[in-house]
Amino acid sequence: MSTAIHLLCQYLSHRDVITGEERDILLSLPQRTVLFQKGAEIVAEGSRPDNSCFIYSGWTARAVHGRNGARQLTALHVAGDFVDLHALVLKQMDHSVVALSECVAVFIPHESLRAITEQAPHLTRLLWMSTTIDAAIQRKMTALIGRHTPAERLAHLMCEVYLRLEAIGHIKNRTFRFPLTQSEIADLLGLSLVHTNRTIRDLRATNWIIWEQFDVTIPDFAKLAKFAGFDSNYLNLRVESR
Amino acid sequence: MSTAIHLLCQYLSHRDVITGEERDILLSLPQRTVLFQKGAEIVAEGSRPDNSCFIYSGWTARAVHGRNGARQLTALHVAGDFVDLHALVLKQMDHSVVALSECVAVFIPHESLRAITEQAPHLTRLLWMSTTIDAAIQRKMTALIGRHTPAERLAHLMCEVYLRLEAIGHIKNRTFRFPLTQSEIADLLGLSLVHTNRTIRDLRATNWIIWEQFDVTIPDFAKLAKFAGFDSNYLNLRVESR
DNA sequence: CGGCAAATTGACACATCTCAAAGCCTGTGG
DNA sequence: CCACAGGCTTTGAGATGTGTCAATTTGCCG
Repeated sequence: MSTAIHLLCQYLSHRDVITGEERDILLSLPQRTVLFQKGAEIVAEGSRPDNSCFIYSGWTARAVHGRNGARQLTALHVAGDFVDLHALVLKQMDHSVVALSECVAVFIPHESLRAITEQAPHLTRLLWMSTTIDAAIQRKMTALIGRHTPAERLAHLMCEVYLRLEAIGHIKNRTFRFPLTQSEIADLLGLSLVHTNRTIRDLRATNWIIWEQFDVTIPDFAKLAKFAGFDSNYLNLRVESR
Repeated sequence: MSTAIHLLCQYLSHRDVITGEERDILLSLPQRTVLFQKGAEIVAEGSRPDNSCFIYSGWTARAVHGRNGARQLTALHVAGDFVDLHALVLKQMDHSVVALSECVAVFIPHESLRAITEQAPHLTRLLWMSTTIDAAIQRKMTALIGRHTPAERLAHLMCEVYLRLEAIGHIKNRTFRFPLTQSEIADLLGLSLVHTNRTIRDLRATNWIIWEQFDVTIPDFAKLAKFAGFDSNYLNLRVESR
């Protein structure tokens, strides 16, 4: 019944062929499933985890806190993302992971992951890849916040989320559920709450995007992507030999 | 005479113990050394490298270009940094790497690096670590640009550069050479050239930092670090079992 | 129905960008 | 040795973007 692990397999399968043997290794991984309430801290900044977790359901983000109480969400994660896999080699967390909605996380002991690095080189490279894809997304985030207008940042984010959700089958009828508050979106885009609100209003007015409550529809992805300057390359949603 | 590889060993040795055997593996790696002029493109966006390179000397940065001609430098790299190691598992470059000064890069075939992943698990984890440290620095960059004042960004950058250079013995008498133009610093910090100039002027006025031409002195690191909110944790400059 | 969090709007202050010009270094050629 | 060109730095002034503060509205849940 480890359907949880299947999500991980799905993530990897979108990027490379995984063998039956590799699938078996993943399926036999010891796992501990934990439910978190919205707002809960899944992994604490400064901690030294001996597990890494991937998201089974719900929304999470990496959070860094400034001195003035401001916080920056440096990355957004959805089901199937191996959120703090880097802790396997980094040891200490330099940021926290928080639940933006009720969510289920699956914890895998580092011991078992290290065993994979000892015995399954190709699978190791795929796990490595998963952390470098996160890094690529992070790079994009840096460039967005540094050199793009608020509207472009937001539009770009929505394009990215759309494709990432599509990969896990969470898009129905060009529509997805996006349960973040505007305050959280502000922390993600490096904007103030008020300006985020106005940016959303403006983006709505363009009709590139329909956004009612927590349901977002992108009627014409190409149009929104063009406006946002979005190129999906960096998501590495392509099967390659890695 | 592969002193180049010793730089790489040094980078890793700052983070974990590497065995003689591992050192031998690294020393026996085939390598191609290339000299680049200031401004040259070392790795092109969109390319599919079959080599990855680390910097032997000089300064490089990852660059992303916007439509309007604006560019964002998403990361800065110094001697010993394995700049595009992630291409081993990511295949296609989502950004370019450019030379900010004359510099020497050492290219290692992916074939050989993949062999390491097949035969040397611990070394593999260390290479993996190198990419995740880059990611940690990238996260910090995102938070800086998103939620910190220009002066804090600049001060933080100088603290980071100081420690990274110290690790490779490039700090003499609390002083280091920092040959970036203000225009490049602007692209790195997500600021305009003019505002960067004023920010540098303000930071100079504090005397936390002495900056003449391309020589920077930090007389009291703790003071500057306090101002910048700098915590070196994320650089992972600590020997651990990984 | 009341209470609370989130969304929305207005007004204003201030940070940052853009445009434009001047000054300063460095290397080069006469 | 000087003059000049070109890139980089510095400064000013004004336009614009974005943040802050404060109040109102909306929607949800008990």
